[in-house]
Amino acid sequence: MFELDIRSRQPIYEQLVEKMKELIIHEVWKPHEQLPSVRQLAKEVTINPNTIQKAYRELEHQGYIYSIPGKGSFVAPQSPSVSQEKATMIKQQTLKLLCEGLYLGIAKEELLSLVETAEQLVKGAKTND
Amino acid sequence: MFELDIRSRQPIYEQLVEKMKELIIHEVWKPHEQLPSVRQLAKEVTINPNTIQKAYRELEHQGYIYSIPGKGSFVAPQSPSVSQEKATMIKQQTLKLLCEGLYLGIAKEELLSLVETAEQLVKGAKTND
DNA sequence: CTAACTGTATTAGTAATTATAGTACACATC
DNA sequence: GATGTGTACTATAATTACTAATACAGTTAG
Repeated sequence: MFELDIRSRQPIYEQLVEKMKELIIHEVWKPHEQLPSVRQLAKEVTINPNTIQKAYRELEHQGYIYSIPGKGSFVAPQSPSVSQEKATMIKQQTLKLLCEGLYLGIAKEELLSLVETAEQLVKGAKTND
Repeated sequence: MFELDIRSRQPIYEQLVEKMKELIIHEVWKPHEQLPSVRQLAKEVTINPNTIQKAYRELEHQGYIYSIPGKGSFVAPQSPSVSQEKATMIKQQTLKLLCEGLYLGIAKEELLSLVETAEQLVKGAKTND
């Protein structure tokens, strides 16, 4: 299910967080969909359940999933309150990257078109219901 | 010259890299301008010279400065060859962030305006010659 | 050449992180 | 009650990251 690089300097749990976030953002995993259990996923990728749980804990902390003891972990719907904080962070980081890109000589138009691409990627997923 | 947070979980050298990159990107430091020496800067911020050098090494690796043993370290001019690789990386990262932003509910128009803001920040610096 | 400055390399020690293992607890479902 | 779920806790080994101290080599000015 996931391709993990054990010998990467990037921790396994971080790789998991990134890949799962993408699946959620692009709505491959829909809101309220149940994720594999920590033990089941640990078996599949043959790593320790604690590592999975660390990834889930991080995803829950970032607001991308929610967990119910005894039941399982599920994709979180978008809650505007949490999103606003994150949105501010995202905008700050994006602005920084955009400045760097412009400095490196990327055309303004190219950066504008990135927004269009992103929109299609995200919206495209949503229309595939 | 720099405000560093010693007790931050973000390493000192990373803080240095970020702040210096911003100075270069916004052209507070111009191409071929000499940077403070590792020892001099180490004295100013009262940290180990090696930490400064690690930051400089990273900046050089990223193509933002160049160093000449015995002479000093200087702001690198933009070399299209190196920039192209970095541009690709920047675009990938930006696209990722944009998708995340859209998913969180940030309006497309708001993201587009970020590009304008970035342009003014970078161009604004350049016109201040 | 000497002295004082530059960047650089090596080594070492400490601290932080990471992944694993084992155990235990509480809740849900059948 | 048995099983599967998330969660918590401790412990430990291994690795990595970070900083520091020292030494080396090139440049420049006197």
